[in-house]
Amino acid sequence: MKELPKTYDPKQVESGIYEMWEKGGYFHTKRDPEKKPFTIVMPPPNVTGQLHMGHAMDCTLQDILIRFKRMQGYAALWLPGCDHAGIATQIKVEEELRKEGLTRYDLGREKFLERVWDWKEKYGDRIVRQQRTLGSSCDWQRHRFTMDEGCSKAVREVFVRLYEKGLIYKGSRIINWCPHCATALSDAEVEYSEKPGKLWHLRYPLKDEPGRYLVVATTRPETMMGDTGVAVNPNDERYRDLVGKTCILPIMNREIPIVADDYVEMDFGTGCVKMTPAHDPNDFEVGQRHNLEIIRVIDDNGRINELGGPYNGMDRYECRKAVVKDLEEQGYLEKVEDYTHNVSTCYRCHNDVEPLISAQWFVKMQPLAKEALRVVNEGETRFVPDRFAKTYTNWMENVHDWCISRQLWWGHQIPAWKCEDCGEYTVSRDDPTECCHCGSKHITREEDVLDTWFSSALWPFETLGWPEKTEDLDYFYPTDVLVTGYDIIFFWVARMIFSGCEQTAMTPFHTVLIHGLVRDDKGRKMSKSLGNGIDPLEMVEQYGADALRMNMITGNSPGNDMRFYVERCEAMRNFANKIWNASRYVMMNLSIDKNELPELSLLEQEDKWILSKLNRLIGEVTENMDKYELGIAVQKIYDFIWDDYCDWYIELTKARLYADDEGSKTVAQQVLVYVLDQFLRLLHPFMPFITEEIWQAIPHDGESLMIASWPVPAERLNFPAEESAMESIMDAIRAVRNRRAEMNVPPSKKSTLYIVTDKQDVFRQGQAFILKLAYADQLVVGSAAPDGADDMVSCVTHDAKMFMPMDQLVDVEKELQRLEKELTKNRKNLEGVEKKLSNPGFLGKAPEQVVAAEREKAEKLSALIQQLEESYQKLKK
RNA sequence: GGGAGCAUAGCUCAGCUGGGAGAGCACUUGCCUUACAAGCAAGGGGUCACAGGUUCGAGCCCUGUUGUUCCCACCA
Repeated sequence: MKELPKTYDPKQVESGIYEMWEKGGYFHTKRDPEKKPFTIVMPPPNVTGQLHMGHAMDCTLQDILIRFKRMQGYAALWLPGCDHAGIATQIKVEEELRKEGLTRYDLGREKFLERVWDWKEKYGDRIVRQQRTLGSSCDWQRHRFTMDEGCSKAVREVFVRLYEKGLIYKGSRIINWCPHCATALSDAEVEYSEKPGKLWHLRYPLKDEPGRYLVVATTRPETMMGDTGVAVNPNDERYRDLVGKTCILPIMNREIPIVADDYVEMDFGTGCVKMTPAHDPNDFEVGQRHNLEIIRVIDDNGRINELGGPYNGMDRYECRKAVVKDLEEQGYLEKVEDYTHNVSTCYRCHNDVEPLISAQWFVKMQPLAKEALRVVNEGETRFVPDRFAKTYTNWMENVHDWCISRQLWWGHQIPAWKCEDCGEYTVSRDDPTECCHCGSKHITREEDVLDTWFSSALWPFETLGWPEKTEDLDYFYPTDVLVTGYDIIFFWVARMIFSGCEQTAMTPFHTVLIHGLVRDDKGRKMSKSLGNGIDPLEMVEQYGADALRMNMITGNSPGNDMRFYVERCEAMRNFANKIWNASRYVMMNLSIDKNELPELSLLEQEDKWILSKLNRLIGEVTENMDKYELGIAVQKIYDFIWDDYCDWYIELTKARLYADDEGSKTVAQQVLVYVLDQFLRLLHPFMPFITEEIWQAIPHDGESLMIASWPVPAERLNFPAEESAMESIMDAIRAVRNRRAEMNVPPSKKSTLYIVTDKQDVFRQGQAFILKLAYADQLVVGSAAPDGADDMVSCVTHDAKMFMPMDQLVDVEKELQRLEKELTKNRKNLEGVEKKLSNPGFLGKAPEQVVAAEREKAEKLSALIQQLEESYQKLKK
């Protein structure tokens, strides 16, 4: 017998177990025509990133599903990968360069990209190593990177297809520009935050009426040099006579028209709005309607350009001060109000976004959104929990065209060549040498790269070989479940769905499992700036990967945020330890070398009880796993192991294992091992390491628990009668313990226990453990109260009444009150149920099963009431 | 402005189709009982936010109110 330590040490076993799995080749998923495929593609973490709690959550959920399906006999593929993460990575490398006193322009594009690839090589493996420590059972052989050859090919194919369909175009639009990152951003990449600001009221003099002026209100005076009009509401009496006239833009002394447009709210500010079409999306639209000139005064770095007159070269914030000062000095500033407004910021660097007009590439969303909405509305793709479908459709219905060009170097360069002669673009699958419109050889490729999400959007199929018709694609696609946080539904999930629909004519996954964010113990987002992040690896180091995984799913439900409590890791480590010790007990007492159940006729009552409970557990766990209710599933396993198996069954077997009856002893051992084996299987997806470690140590068939079969309930192991009989005994034992505690009887003090019941057989069978667990030294089971019952302490359960001779008498009043309360409650219940059962409407409408259930309920209730009544009457005497 | 979530024990949260108010942690008491003190046994503690409604019966369903968090839109 192997000597096992008293406490479980995850560090001792985890890495060895992972190595064993890897050597066994269990991570690699082969296409098997005999098996059904089950596929999950991993949301690719950023290549520069480190594992954080969000990843730990992602990983845990996916690994649980994959391990579950693998054990169920599916060809379960979990395909891992990394994202090149355009801006994020480029910024990191640029930061590194800055330390050397260089910028990316000093190196030039080619050299710079070499540096980024070096970076990728250096840090790309880090997150993979971290995922391994969590126990992720990914198919590492299929690991992909969003800029590897295959993905690049897929990106190019999609770009060309969309371009040829007219769904990609280049146009001058107001876009979100980050002056710090010096690139355009998509709408989804902009964050808004309330910031205190000012509302400046400026006087714009009228051209033809000297001395008269309009007052416009603005939060951004520094854009005034780009003003090309003033707008008022057409219904505004105050300004009706001014529409069509001209006013003078102060400082610039430019004449600008006054126009009427519904966009202007009469109640806000002064009712006059300055129009800056080059620097505000709404102004741009108004400008389009009224043919206003577009004058761009802020450049790509957030500085005022030469069209900004005296402010040329100033930073935009510096310019604001200068403009306000000048206006004030020249008498154009009417007043300044405090004003809190939403400021748009870059989701990467959090600097203020500058809306400006710029030529960018866009994807036309309307035609794509239609199918993407249909598949969700018709349930081809289902969100879990389903409320996120609403979030999704709401966004998709109002989606704007997607700005896909980024002024970066790191990413997929846009495959479009501009002709210097005719100005048209050539877009093709192979690099062109001449313009496809005029044949000119003077063509140059677009500098810009694609939004990082453009390649992520193709992830579910590009990773399986698309656009080639590969066998993998044929077998594993469409994938099954996508697991991710709700924070990237728009960024990613939505784009994968419309891309999948458009390119492969099917939705890329049938289920989207959404989880919440992991917050700190005060409910704040974990972030670097707050310094409140908890490193998952530290938790693994301290409590083990199994404990961390358990922490991610217990006590929280799909889609809801969770707070991270170190204490819960501790509790889960304790649970691991509990299992460890339970198996130690089993192994220490083991004299069999095979895991097989004995003849059912040899089973004793408690054996049947635990097997029957296990049977039900298997059904319930499987059912909840199928519904993605992992938290509920694992809670049931936890309760079964700790409460039923450890606290009761193991205790009950002690009497047999230490007694001389070899037959009964062997049966107990067999059942102990069998149940242990079965719940290790159920628990394996959640706690893969410890379950494998123990499983290897008990008699087993097969190489690894990882590829062992998932349990299924066995009809022959249902013992409802024995189960309920056992519950009666447990009830009785609890009641006795309870009463003894109430009376402060020490465990050392034992006594004769009289049980009065009509289920005498049950209690006679359970004698041994009633004696032990109820601290009795003698047991008398009968149908009538014992002599001298009046002087004994009694307690009542559903099936029995017990008497214990004790020094003190029970508090009869209290007991009667309790019984009375119980009786009225149950009587009321019964009344209700009976009324329902006598209602013809209910009988006519309700399905048969429901009616049957109600009948059963009524029977149970009346039986219970009868028992209570008897106890009550007896006690009253 | 539009939408969604949450409100249950001291703390963090489960509670799936309406009938028992629960878990972990914390707390109290007693136990080193031959797997486990990271444990065992027992215990205290809740008007299930508030107000109505449906029902024999509501934490759960409906309506409204309050508080709170988040997402979307972005009126200068």
